[in-house]
Amino acid sequence: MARRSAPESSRRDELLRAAYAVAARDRLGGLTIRTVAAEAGVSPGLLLYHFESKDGLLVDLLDWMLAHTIVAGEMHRQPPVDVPAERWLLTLVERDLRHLLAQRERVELFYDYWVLGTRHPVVRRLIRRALHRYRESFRPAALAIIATAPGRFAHLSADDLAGVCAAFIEGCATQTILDPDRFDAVRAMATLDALVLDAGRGVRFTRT
Amino acid sequence: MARRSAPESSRRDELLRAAYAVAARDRLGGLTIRTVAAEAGVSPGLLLYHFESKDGLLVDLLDWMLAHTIVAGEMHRQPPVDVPAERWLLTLVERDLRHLLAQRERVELFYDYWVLGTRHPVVRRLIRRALHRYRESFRPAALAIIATAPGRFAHLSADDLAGVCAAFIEGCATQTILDPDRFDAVRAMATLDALVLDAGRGVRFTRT
DNA sequence: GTTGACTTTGAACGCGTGTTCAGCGTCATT
DNA sequence: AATGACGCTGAACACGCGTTCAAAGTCAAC
Repeated sequence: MARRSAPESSRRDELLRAAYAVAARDRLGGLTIRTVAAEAGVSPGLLLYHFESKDGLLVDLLDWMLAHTIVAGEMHRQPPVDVPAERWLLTLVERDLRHLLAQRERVELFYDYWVLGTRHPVVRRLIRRALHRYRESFRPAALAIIATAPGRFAHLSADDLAGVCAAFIEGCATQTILDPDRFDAVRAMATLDALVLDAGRGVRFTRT
Repeated sequence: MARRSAPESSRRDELLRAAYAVAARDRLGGLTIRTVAAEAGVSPGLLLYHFESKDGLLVDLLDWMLAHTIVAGEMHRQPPVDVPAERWLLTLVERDLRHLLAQRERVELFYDYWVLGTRHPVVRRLIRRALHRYRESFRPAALAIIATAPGRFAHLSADDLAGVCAAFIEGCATQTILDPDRFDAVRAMATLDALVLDAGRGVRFTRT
């Protein structure tokens, strides 16, 4: 992806890995200069030598996470072969949903940042951009759907359709994290399937 | 927890109102014993006289919010008159979505609690229950849909359908809060409309 | 007027935080 | 050998936090 600083200081990267290890374990609330320093086996001062402040460390960590995470949305997706456009889009949604559910800690961490971003402009900008890129990954399939039935989506764009996909996935993620016993994302996926595909011919995504 | 039933101490309620005022303005990160005391024009010690700890205050505040908020999902909804079941459910979803978007601070505050709940069992239980009640509010309409087309939703329940509605709304809320310029929840609603209603006959919810 | 239980105060304590900084290696260059 | 830039240390500082508590205030009952 986008590496930004030419000489990737190995020390910086090592510290970022330690910071991520702490954040993945104890979330942002447990991430302090001292815990990260301890994780890296290093003195606290060193962290402020390489990052100008804790704030800078947080931003750089988010940046690092966004760069080192294939957000699933970013994988290139092959155009359809024979399947109808709706099925293509639903398949993408399902893949992302599974991907998100498989890395719960990371998702929870992103929500920490999301909340932080509500008050922190730089963090907000980063998350905003990541979410935008995420939505964009649905555009090709969304365009295909709209091309299929132009009248049905009058006044609506592929962006709108992509937004719905992202909303569904995010909403499934929040509910799964909060209440995994009562909310089953896979069944929700199957329900969406049945809702969108006309005259359901059975259910596709019922696998556990 | 604390005593809650007996006589609603007016002082307690006054302090909770002050706490909510602070939280609505500065979120949970800005809510401290001292800021709440200042907001109420009272000494810090008094807060720990009426609430056994800050933790207790946070829990009681959430409890208070959940009790004093008509979560929109909780309004009784009249059964359908003439409209098809899908339209009924979509109308409910739209109403809740508008309701949520209209009180952004409160929603952001709930997300603060949601994140807190990830580490705090009591908070988690409260939010979980609220979300469950929220989902339940969609059940009647969801049942009607399933009754309409039993084959289409084989192996799926009204709970699943309700979960999809909640997921969509929550996802729209998170995206709107993060990026209101790029994500338009009303257009997303219209898109869902077009997606679900077979052979769209035009778009309903395009009003800004 | 005195008592005594309930409210309220606000200074103080302990703790953890982000941050600073004087000093200590280390080591390529001179 | 001397230099000096760089990486790194960890004790120390200031600050804000939740919490405590002795003291003061309030007021109905006696």
